[in-house]
Amino acid sequence: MPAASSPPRRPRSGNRRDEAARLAVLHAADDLLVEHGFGALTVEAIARRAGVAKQTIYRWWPSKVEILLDTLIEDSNKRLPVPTEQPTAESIRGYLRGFARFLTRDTAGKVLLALIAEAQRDPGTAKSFHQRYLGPRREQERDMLARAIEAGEVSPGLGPDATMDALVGPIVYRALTGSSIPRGLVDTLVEDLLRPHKPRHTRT
Amino acid sequence: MPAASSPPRRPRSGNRRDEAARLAVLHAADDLLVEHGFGALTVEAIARRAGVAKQTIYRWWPSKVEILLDTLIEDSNKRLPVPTEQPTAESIRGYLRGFARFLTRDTAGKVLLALIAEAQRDPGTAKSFHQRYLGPRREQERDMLARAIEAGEVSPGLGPDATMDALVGPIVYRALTGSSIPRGLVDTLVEDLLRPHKPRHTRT
Amino acid sequence: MPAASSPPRRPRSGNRRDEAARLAVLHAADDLLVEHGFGALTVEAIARRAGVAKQTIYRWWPSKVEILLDTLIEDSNKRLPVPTEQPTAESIRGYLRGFARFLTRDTAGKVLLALIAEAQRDPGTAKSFHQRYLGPRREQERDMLARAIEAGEVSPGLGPDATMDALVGPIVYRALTGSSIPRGLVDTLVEDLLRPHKPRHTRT
Amino acid sequence: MPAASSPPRRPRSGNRRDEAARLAVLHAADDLLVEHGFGALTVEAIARRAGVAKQTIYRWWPSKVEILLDTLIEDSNKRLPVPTEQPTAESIRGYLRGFARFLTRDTAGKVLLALIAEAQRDPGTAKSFHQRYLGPRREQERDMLARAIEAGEVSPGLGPDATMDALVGPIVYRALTGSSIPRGLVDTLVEDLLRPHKPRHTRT
DNA sequence: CGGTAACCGAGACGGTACGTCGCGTCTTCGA
DNA sequence: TCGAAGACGCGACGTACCGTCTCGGTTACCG
Repeated sequence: MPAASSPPRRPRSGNRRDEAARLAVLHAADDLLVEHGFGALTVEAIARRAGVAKQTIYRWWPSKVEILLDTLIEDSNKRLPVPTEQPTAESIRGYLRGFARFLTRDTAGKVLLALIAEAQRDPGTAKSFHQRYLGPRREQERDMLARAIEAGEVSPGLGPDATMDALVGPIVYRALTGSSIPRGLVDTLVEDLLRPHKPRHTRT
Repeated sequence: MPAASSPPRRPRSGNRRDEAARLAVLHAADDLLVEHGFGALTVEAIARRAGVAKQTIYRWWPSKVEILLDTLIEDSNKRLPVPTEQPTAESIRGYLRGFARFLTRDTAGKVLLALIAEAQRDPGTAKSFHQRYLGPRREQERDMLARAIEAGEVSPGLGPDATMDALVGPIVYRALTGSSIPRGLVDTLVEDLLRPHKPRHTRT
Repeated sequence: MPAASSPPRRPRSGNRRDEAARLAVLHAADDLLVEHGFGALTVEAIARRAGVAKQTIYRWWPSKVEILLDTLIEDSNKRLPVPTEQPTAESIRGYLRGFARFLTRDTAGKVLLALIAEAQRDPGTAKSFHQRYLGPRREQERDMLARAIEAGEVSPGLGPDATMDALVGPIVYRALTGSSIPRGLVDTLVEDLLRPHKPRHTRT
Repeated sequence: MPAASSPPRRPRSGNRRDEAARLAVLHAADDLLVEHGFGALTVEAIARRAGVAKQTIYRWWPSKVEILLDTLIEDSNKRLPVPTEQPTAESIRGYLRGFARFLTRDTAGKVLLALIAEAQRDPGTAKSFHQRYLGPRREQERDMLARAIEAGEVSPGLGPDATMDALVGPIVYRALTGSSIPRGLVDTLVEDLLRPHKPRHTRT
């Protein structure tokens, strides 16, 4: 009786894109980044870990950066949504605290930091990162801020982009330099930058 | 006087370290970073450009990161000294404006950004970067801030480190994301974060 | 039919070992050895000459010695077969003359000399050289000798291995020391060592 | 009074060649060859082992081959002199047995094998090896043989060079291929090649 | 008897080759 | 038509020795 035991391989996809392979790649990339750092994140390692051929990766993603962008976009929409209800000073503070937590605790936060870093090395990465992540998200943040101002909840002394950068910058910077982000930092930023009591010089 | 000019080979070093080679390496690294980005910054390219053997680089620097750190430390001490005279709110603003200019205009600024990025990929880089650059510089900045507070020049709502990060973070963040740094941003940061008029909750 | 001729790149191998690359490496190694000597036979030079990546060489051969062994085995089976028909004193003399010609005229002879030499430098080479070349060939030679003795064609005063070494040794030694190999040498060796007319002391 | 102990360094030579250094180099080369094989015999290793600067080696020897030649010439004159008394068949057999022992047991034998090998890689080595070692020694051997013939002690069927090669070749060949050299081999070679009883065809 | 010439140890230097790793492209084969 | 597998050309990695070159210090000879 021949047909003893064939290796228990998962059913291959055939004609259509293999969703299991796609997820395996995304998770493998994520895991490797967290476990061994960006330096060890090679396409070959991802393929090995995901049990997938290198070509399968190159077929669907132009570079490993795009893999990370996929996971980052998915995760940060899911776990760090920009408040869309009528925003208050309080909800903005909440968003920033969430952002701080995201950067320091969530694995997706590492991905964001890695992409900021990678954007410094390669112009292509920078462009893609802006178009697919930073730009859209900033759009939403700008909207949040604009509506809060309109409602009289906050009155920043700077234009919307500069204000967001002034709020987000310190948080990102501490994450990049490996420092923790104390609660008081976020509170004070919000307090000082969103509720000033005297007129300002310029707007940017 | 028989033979006028012998072949103009530069005198080799002999037993001692060759200062000309050291400088050639530092400049080559700098130039390549600015011209082609960190991605193209290979040890072999540096050696080629500097007209130096690869081994000469490895003899003196454990990695290309240390080369960049050498140039960064030298350049930023020279071109962006932390104010040591009795500091005023004004001199702090000047320092931050200088920092913004350094990051966006000076080639050494690119080096700083590249090192921040590289520190995300490799823990060893991160450690060295902190010990040799971030730590010492922060020390000086803390001192500057402390003396300004003591003199009643400024009264930040946060502890010294958090305050510095709140000031520096936005500038770095905009540089990392490729934005320009408007004058008003620095002014407003100084105004809002260093001269608050009411008591704060926490200090960090 | 729009575009006539696309760039004439040779079709790459895909999944299977590239036979063209294998041959290119073997020939390149052979050519370089003959043209510039073993000293100039570096893996990089072979790769360059063969138009092949270094890694392709290391993928299939553990060292350049194994490349040479491959060519040597192939060539000496082809151009210097050990007589397998019922051997006579005459055919043995013919084999030895062929061997002398092989060593001095054939490029593969240079390979053999180079491998004998290299075996002195590195024990690994020595082992491989014995197992893959010297051993099997000696096996055949022993067989040839045994059957000639059995047939009463020759009656050497030594055991088979020692006899073969006594015949082959002078030829190899002259090749190693760069002397020519006169016809009379081979004849006399055969005459004196294979047809002695009185009893001998020992056998080895 | 403190003046503890200055390092007990051996007195340096000053103006004249340092005999101690010369010997240290020769012995270091010999030892390294025997211990780790020719492959590990680098000039740097010799210098290290001999406690000598590299330049001191290059000042006195054009290459490491010449170092080995120095030791080989000295040792083989001392431990394997060519018989100069009126030679007999017996004394020639003794010389060949001594040669076999020299090749397999004496460290200088390894040096000889290494030089034969190295001569295959580099023409310069070959030339030097012939001029300084093989040539002179063969001269003496030829002389030994000629006088033995003249005295009617032996009557080889070949010319002097070919005869010597026929005697020495098998011994060298077995040493090169890592075989032992049985007593019977030497005896039979002498018997068959030096005392033939019928006329020969050619002389070389 | 002081100057100088040749030595020696040490070790930096410009090179070449080593054997390894990952890149992104390619081809084969099976589902 | 896709996916697993994996060979391929390429180029950088960090290391080992090569042979050349000062350097600073030590005699021994010579003027």
